[in-house]
Amino acid sequence: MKQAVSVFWFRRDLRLHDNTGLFQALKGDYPVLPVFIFDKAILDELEDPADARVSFIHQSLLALQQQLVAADSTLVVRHGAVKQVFFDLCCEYDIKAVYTNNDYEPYARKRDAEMSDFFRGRSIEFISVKDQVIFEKAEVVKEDGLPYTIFTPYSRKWRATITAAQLRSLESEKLMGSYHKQNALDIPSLQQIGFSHAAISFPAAQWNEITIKRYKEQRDFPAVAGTSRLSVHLRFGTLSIRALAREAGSLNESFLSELIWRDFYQMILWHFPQVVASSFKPIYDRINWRNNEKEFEAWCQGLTGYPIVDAGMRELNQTGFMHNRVRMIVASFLTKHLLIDWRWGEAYFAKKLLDFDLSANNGGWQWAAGSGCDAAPYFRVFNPYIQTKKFDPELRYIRQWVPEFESLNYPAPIVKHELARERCLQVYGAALKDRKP
DNA sequence: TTTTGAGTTGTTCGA
DNA sequence: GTCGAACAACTCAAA
Repeated sequence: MKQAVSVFWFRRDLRLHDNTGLFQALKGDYPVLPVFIFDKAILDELEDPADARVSFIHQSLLALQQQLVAADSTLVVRHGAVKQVFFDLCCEYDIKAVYTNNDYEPYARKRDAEMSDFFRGRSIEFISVKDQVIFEKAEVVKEDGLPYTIFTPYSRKWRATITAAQLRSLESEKLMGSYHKQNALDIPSLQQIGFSHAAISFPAAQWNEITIKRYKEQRDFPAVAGTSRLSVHLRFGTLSIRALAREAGSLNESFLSELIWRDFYQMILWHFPQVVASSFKPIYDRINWRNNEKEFEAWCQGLTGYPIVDAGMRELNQTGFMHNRVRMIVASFLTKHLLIDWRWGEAYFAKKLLDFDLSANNGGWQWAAGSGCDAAPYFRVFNPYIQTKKFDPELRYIRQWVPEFESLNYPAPIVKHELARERCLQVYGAALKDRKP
């Protein structure tokens, strides 16, 4: 006879501690069977067999498995199409309910809507709850109930709304006995799902208190370890956003602001999913991008002849990470100096960034291109030399990633700054003049 | 309804 | 060398 269970479906919340959906499942009426699915629909889109994100997930699953074995349970890991996997699970278990945490990306919303129908057809309860953000959807909105599109008033309202109770930690450890008892199952190897190990080391899911306290002063210097390096853990949920906001956010206002930006862009993506393909401000889709493929390739490879730009791109290519200040510089350079469509840059970051998150990546690129909500004005063209002088004055970051920058082997600038700036202002100006009333 | 103040991260120019 | 204004208007949010 099949055993009655509740499934907890892990997605981008790969932890047992302070996991809202898991906590609710454990408090429910049936033993909880933890499940993770390597979704073929997502994996098939990845080009690199050594994609570091898959390695990161795999490593996190092994850690989860260990913790679950300590609770006399296991982690069921499958590889396939989501609906097929649940179809199979229904043959193996008497599934009474499926719990999961909300995912706000367009693909996930569509998938979950389809799965909701599938579960309803089988009289399986489907419970999806908020976990990966602090405030979602319509929780922080204007007086008239409409979503904010400007960060500053949004953040004011966010801060006015937050209470300690909302950040309280859910102690799922106390519910260890509520897991479905089962002998440990094997997790498929990376090779079995068509991938190989990435030669990248991952940052720890722990922050340095001193770094957070000095965040405001040190965050802009790429040669300094002045940022938290926690983005990948927020991306895959190996760290609780509530715990981070409660403990680290209280140490530094500007660090908390960054977490509010995260909620902000997730909220924007929820309300305005068209930003995935289009400019938030439609008139910016009139820009006559040059889209020179050779120049794009030089930018990707870190061969533009601008050391700070090339350093950033090489850091990205070699580590799957780029310092935030440098992300802005390379994005400004691609869109404004080279006049290449922000979507090209966004797609490249999506391929390379270990911490890639659709909402933040799209928001950041549209900000840099000037097309986004609350974006930089288009005449704000970063000068790579001034940025270097301000934020890498001893050239330590540049030397680390572009050691040959002073040698004859280093390429000449792909375009002269002054010329590129003039060209940018002219092209943007042409696109934006004669605005419709 | 109307009005007012403001808007992540910058650069350049001229006094 | 330093400082303030201009860059370009527009739209948002709130009073």
